[in-house]
Amino acid sequence: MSKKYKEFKNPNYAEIGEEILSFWKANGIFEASVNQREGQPTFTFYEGPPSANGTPGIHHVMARTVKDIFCRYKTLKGFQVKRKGGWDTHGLPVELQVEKELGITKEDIGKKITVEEYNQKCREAVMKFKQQWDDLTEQMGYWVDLKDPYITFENSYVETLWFLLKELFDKGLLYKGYTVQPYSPAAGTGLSSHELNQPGTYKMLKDTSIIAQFKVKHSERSAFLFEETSEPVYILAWTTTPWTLPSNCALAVGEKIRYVKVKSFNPYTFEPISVVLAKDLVGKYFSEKAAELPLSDYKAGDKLIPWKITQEFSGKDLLEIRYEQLMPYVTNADLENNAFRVIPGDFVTTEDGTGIVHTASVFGADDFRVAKEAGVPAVMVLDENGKETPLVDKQGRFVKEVSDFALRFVKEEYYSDAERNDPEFKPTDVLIAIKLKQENKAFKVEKYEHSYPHCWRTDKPVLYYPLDSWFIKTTAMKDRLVELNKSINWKPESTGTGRFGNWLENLVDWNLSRSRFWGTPLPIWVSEDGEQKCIGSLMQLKAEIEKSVKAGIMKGNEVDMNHLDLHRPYVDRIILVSDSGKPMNREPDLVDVWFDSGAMPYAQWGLDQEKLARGEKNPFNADFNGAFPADFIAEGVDQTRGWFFTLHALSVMLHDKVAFKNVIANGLVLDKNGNKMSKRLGNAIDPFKTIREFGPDATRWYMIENANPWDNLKFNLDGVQEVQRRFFGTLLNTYSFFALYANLDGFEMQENKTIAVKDRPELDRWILSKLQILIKEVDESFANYDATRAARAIQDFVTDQLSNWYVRLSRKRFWRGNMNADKQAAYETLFECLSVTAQLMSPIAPFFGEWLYKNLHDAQSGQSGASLSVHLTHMVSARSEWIDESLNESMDMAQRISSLIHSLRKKHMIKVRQPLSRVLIPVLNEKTVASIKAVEDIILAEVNVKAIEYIDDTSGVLVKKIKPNFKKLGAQYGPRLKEIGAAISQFGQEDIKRMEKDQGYALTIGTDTFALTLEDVEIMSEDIPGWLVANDGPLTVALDITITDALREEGVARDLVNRIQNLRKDMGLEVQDKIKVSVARGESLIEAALQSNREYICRETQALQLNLVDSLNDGNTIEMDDLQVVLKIEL
RNA sequence: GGGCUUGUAGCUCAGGUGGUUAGAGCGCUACACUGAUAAUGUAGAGGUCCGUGGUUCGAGUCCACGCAGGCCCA
Repeated sequence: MSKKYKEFKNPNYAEIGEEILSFWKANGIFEASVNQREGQPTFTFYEGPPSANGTPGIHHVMARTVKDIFCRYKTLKGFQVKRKGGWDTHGLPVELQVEKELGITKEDIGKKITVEEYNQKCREAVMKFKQQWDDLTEQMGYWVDLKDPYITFENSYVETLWFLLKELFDKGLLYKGYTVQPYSPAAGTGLSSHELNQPGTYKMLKDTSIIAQFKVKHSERSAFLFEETSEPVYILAWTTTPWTLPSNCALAVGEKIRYVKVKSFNPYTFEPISVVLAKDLVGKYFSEKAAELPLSDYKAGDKLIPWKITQEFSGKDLLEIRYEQLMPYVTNADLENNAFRVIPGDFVTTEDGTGIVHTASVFGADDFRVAKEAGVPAVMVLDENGKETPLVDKQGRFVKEVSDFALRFVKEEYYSDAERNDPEFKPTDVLIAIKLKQENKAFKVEKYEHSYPHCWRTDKPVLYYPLDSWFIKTTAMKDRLVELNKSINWKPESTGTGRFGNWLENLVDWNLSRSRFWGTPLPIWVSEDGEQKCIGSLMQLKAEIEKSVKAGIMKGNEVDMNHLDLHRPYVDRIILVSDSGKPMNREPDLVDVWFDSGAMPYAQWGLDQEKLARGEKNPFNADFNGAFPADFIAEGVDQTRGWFFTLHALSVMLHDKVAFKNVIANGLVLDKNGNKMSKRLGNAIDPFKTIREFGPDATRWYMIENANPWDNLKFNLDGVQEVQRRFFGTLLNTYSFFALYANLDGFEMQENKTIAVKDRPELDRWILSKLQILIKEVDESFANYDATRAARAIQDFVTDQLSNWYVRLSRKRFWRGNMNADKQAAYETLFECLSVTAQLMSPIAPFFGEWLYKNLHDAQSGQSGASLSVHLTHMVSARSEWIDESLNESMDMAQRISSLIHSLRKKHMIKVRQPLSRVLIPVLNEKTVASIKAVEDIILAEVNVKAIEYIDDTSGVLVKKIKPNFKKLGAQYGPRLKEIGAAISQFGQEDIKRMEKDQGYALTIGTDTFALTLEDVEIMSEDIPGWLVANDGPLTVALDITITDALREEGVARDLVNRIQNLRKDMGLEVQDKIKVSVARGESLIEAALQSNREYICRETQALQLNLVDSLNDGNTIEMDDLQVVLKIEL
């Protein structure tokens, strides 16, 4: 005896989730899904480590669903898919959180709290929400190994990072340079962008602004500016930081901006000049009133200075023009050769200034970038150690080489209030302005008020200043990075070619330095005169410490050699000895946290000390082999320049390989209105609540089905609900239907004793054919990392084909009579469909898929060969021999014809229960007839009609329609198509007939004749005169709505059946209960209907007796349209 | 300002290589069905396919320029 299929009255999806979860746990299904594939080909997945110092949000469910789907799919396909989890633990967010908790600022570190204590706090804080993350992982069904995760702060992880850094160092890919960063001379420290974004740092400041005149040198390039010009030509550039003018090294112009040369006079020296500036800005500096004044009338000191535009050109024409250094305090051969020229600047606008930007590469971030791109050297001097330094020192004063202003602070705010209040005091900017005016180098000087960043510590203005930084020379490997990226399969493709590809093309070196406390320390020690040592392992560090102790530099008790923590402050206490015997201190910076995560393919395994000692090339623990590179990774698109880049960069630089072969960059999860979710705005969706309410499957399914993962998702709980109702509800109903009747009939699926598919009815063969097509499509979609297409295909199959067509039309087969071949075929077919659906959906909806699979297979006795879990199965492959294209076409036709007939019934207000005698279907070829005949029974049953009659051409009653085949005609006749199309549309029935008879038509338009063939047009039947017809493309259907007495009686009988069934249901009878029906005499039509359809009524209602009686006292009165009847049902 | 991306019905989305009546689901309205019933069927209303130009016999689809939203960067 078979076991029962579980039946459910009100299933709760969240409970299904919990039930399956405990099943997985109890049986170790996840572990088994990995272990059972031991020895099979591996599929490598890298988990991008989340940071557990914040709570997980709904977007994490999205990202992790994507990851989970493909790991589960590949497992189904027979691969072994290990998924090592990980935690990202270093970085600024952790520091900020700790500072907030302790109520301290960075300033306090080392004062109120030691670095040691601070870092200890960070270590604790970073795992603060680990439990929530673990809960989410479990509840959403994300399978990842959290028992043995990699943790980026662990010594073995950091040690591996050091090893990799040393590799880069040894390859010459790690170097010290500088970047231009916000710097506070008053505080003597650089400021992070985070610090700069603190409220209140930007304040209005009144600065002296100068438009300086840069004198153009004569050359071939500049010759055009001197045609018909004898006076000197100057380029005008504006600055609000005059103190940077001695450091000017280039002028930047917009290549597309229009510029003009204006002939006029200097307002301070009154000398005749010609100046170059953006055309749009001429009005700003030259008075409209003076435009008409003749230049020759000008006298020194005139208020109105005449001017005249003498030339116009684009920025491109100005490029490479050289000019005389404006304030030549410092120069050298390199500068003379490569600086003081016009370069392109993408940031140049004509909003203010002159449309030409003064560039001092060491004092501006944009300046630094464009100067570097154009190969312009910086204006620097050598300090006492022979090191290059800028013209402003770290205190914010000019160096002695800037003789006129030596040791003057560049910003007046750096002077004390007392000094500034001295009536004789003049800010440096003003002194510079005076000097330039005198030298005929200033065109305009004025006060300018603008927003300027201030140091939050000292409240003094910041400078943009070159600060030491360590870099990875990614530019050296740019070509390989670009080249190897082309072999990565990006989803979506555009992120790979566009966002990522373009970024690689415009790569700059990777700035590795971070001035922080909690992170991976830079393992580089430097002596005062620049000797460097990079440490690549704990082993090496210990050896170096011993050396240092021996040399008497370290005492040996500074650090605990047995438990050497590689974080600050411990590593800072280590002072090594250089080859020449000098003490070396560690470079104080930490490395960018992105290095941590980008190195996870190696660092997650840690170093194998023996391999390391032997000097092996990849001395990582053994698991590294076979787990590099990754087959698949997935993260948010915001990781493009983050994790995706660091993974790629390190892999290419260290191994000349890609780090991952396939990648999905998913989009953002927004709220339902398309706004970013944020806790502050209160529009964030709680993932736990969502899962509790709708279950994990509906949540996952919705996210995948609704839009491609790489598009932004407008997350709407109504949508989740819809998915739950429409898809899961329908699937559940279908299963419930199956379980109900299978249990009644004691059906058991016996895989080896099934009815051959070829012997099953059309409907079964059709749905199985559809199922095979579904398998193919789903498999292909998953293989192409397109889960959305897979989900939509499964959903369409379940709701449209399986439920709304197959089950609906098959219902009678299940509920009538005893077990027979047809019934068994129906059960077997539906079982197969449900079972396969369970498997196909399981990567996306792992709980429900499991639940469905188990419900189906748990009822099988013993030897079924079914797995304990759907996640341990191998994915079915499509059986092409079950695919029947012509049957698919037939059924498609059946669905369309049925729909047309329903529509006609509706128009004539004839309900489906009323049988009709026939439909007419015009057919123009035999193939269509055969196609419809194959599914004739299905159509007739569905629409309650007795017969289909096929009207072919020979009847002569068909009215036809002709349509030009635009595609074919367009290709052939091009411009004449319009006329030809119009002419064809004018064809009458005679023309169509003639064309069919002659297999063509000679169409004459004007004097031209076109030989049309039958392929140039589409001919279809449109109407049968005298009938009411409905059309759907080439299909036409006419319905005979004559209702004979017999049909009327049958209709009444059906109504009666329906009412009796309702009564049965109201009485709470079971499906299989037999009844006795008594009907009171009354309407003659009902009596007649009863007599002529007695057998039918009994069969349908499970009635053993059906009696007409004279009167019923305790019967039920029933209305059927305009008829009334009294009847009674007894057991 | 730059790179990428999105824009089709009230909402969420489909619409290979251009082909003349632009589709689906939800929602809305009406009707039907009632042993899958917190289902289901049929019909209806609802579109300047973001705009403007261009290529073409023909553009939702291709090109250019804009507009609006999003992400990343500066």
